[in-house]
Amino acid sequence: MGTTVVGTVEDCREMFDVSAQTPFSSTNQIGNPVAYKLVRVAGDGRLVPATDEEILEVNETDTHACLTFDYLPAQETSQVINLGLLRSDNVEPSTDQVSSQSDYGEELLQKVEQDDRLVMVSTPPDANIRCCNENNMFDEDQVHHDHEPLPFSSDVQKGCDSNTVEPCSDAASSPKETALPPAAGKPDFSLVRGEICLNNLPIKALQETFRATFGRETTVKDKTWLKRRITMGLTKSFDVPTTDLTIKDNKLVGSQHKANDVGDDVRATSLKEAPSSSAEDLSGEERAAKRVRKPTRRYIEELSETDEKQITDKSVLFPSKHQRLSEKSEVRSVSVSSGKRVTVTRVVPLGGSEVEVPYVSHVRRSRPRENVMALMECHTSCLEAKASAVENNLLNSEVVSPGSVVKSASGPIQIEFATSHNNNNEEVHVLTEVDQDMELDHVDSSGNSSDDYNNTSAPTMQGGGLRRKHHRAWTLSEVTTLVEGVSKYGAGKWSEIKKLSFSSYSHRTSVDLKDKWRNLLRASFAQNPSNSMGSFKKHGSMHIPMEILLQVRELAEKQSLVPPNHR
DNA sequence: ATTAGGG
DNA sequence: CCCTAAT
Repeated sequence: MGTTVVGTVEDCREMFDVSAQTPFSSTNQIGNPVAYKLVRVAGDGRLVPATDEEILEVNETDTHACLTFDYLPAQETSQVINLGLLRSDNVEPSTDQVSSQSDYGEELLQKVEQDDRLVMVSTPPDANIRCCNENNMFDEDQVHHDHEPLPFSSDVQKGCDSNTVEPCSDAASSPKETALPPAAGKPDFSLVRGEICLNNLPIKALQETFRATFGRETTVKDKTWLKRRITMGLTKSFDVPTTDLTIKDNKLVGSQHKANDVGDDVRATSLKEAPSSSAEDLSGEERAAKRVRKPTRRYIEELSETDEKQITDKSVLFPSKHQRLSEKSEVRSVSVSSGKRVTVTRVVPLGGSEVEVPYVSHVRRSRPRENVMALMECHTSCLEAKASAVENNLLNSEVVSPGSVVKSASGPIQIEFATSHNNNNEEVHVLTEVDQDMELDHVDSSGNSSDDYNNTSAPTMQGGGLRRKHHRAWTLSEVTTLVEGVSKYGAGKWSEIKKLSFSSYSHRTSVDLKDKWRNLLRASFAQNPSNSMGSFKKHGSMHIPMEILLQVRELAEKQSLVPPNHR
């Protein structure tokens, strides 16, 4: 079933080359951890995120990295290709690289639809991926800068300078439009130079500036935050006032605060304030800030799922690789410091919400979601994260003490392929911020042909119980499908129904089906649903058409009366 | 691995 | 929706 490949690579480029031809045969020697992103290339040439089966595993050993591809060819075939290869430098985990890679992957994913076959996409050797190494640290675009606009530490820069990763595979080329914003392309650093007064700029302009400053796009719409980030980036200071943001020559002007040296804990705090920010944004910079932060971080459930942790012992590797990794946990990047002190940092797709867990092994409940696209899920998680700014704040303050059991490891997060329909804020980056409701409606209306991925995150996790990781409203099409399924296979045959009728709905487990059916049943037998309910029931959930309810009732009666006695 | 139920 | 017990 699954093909597992374990290999080590010598160099990024080499890796690419190798993967291009013999993806799985790579058994080179390398001391660098590499992260692969699995995708499959659909028949139409588009890329689809790897499914659970198509798992990517990054394994590390003391001296070298082992890549483990564990995927199941599923129904079709396949070759798996790596979308992005991340290599981390000795010292610092290059977040930059990571994020860009991620972005790239995301984009590709965005354009994808359904699966066809797995293919391993290799990145052209000369792709802009900088495989860390002293010399080519800067790109032409960036070279002319006297000063580093980036808050990154120099070694980080050296270590990995990632920019745009252009897909070379045909698959990559196919996408109708480059949903990818020109972000990665060539940032207009001109903006960075000279004096900048951020105070009265519109959000859009701020985002532009952000891009110019950090070389990548941001989805954050919060003015204050943007200003702050930009300022921090330009001044290399983390102690930035929220007002008076005028920057000249990378110095903060007119503010009471002087640009302090890279603070320590301050940064963490400020960064976390990102509004509905995407972890993504944080990720880059946060990591850039390079620092061994304390276990302080916002813990998002998604994260917990995608467990990542910091290990300070070379001998310590990835304990339970298979499980977690197989799940949604996408290892976007793994970095290992070569020297004595080995720090493994996993960058979670969450976009930068890089979380370091002292040591909490999340016992992931094994809930097999046979769905597709683990990547997408990540994406979604991002969305969710954004969706709840408040939540984030809360989370920020929350500290997970080692040993404490985080009871959140559960639901996988799903994502919806959102075709960015908005040039404004919506981007196709890792942290695409999308109006979920809109998105949903959109998708739903389009029909059930494609998955309706609704995902709504409204966990109220202050009360103490962070429940309900995600709640996706059932769409009408799903309901009808369910009813159909029940009529065909009978209530209780959920796995069957799941398999046969819900193949297109990647989420919705058999349990979900069962639950939904139960609810439908209740609804169908409730008297006069429309009347009594309407008055005080939150109109949150859709009103199920009477017709369907009647159908449900019929089926229920029919089935209850005729147990499979004779057969 | 699936189901049924409770929460 | 999540979790668990029982199959």
